[in-house]
Amino acid sequence: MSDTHTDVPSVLTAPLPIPVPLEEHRACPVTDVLRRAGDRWSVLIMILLGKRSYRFNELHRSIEGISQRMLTRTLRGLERDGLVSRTVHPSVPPTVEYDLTSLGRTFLGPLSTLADWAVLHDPDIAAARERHDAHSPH
Amino acid sequence: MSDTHTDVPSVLTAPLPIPVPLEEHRACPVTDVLRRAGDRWSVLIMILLGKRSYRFNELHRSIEGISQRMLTRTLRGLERDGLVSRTVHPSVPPTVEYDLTSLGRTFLGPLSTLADWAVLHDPDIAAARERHDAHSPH
DNA sequence: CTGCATCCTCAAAGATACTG
DNA sequence: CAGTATCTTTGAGGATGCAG
Repeated sequence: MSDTHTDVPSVLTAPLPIPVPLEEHRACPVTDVLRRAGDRWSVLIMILLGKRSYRFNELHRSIEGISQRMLTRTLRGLERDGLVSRTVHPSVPPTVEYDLTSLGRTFLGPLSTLADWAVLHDPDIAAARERHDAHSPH
Repeated sequence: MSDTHTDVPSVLTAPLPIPVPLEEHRACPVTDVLRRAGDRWSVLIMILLGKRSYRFNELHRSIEGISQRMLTRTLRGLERDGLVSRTVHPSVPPTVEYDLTSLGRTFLGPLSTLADWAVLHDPDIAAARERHDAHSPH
């Protein structure tokens, strides 16, 4: 009923210097996080690790279509950003356990908000695309 | 105080078929939205259009470093997804007005949630990166 | 003023094979 | 088991020129 005027105080509503300077959006924390979440595997991996911890090959088997290389690279990226922890158990053969860090777990909330929006409005987006593609000369 | 157990019912907490099938994440609405928001210009443009409507060259002047090509492409993408509207005023020379659609405005909420998280935890991420890069053999 | 067409560069992503 | 190394492909993004 009252969604004609959503007044959410946020960094997004803060005033911006116009023109927006290059450095303002070249190294923007928001874009930074969105680019990580926007890659092909990070979110899926974080969803799995949100349920329990996984070993490397266990993740590999759990995600159809991911290559070893991309799994490694994505895990390294998430680990570098402090979202995922990597624990080596010195056994023979070695086993490596991946988990969400506490920082990683705090990310699941905002991510859920966005994910729910995406699923809820997916039909709208699909419809808009069909309309647009129908009118475009292709 | 009570953030040790965040129980948010969401699509992210729903059970997943393991292994996650290819089609499940190849055309996933969530990834889809994240990839759009994760590109270099979409969010910035939506933030500007969230404040008021803009004409093409006005946007071009307002965002330092964006090329005409990328501005056009990004606007087309947002328009195709139904997030931004494009209105041509048949004057001489023609002026084109860009606005957020109502769908686009509903997106600002979830986006803000994520943006606020990003800004809040930016120091944590930066610290994690420094730690990681220091220990990595480069 | 508002674009589209063309050409170019570069990094992300994928395929495949090999290793401690 | 848990990766690394190498090669190839794809697409995002940028520079420039032309057009309605």
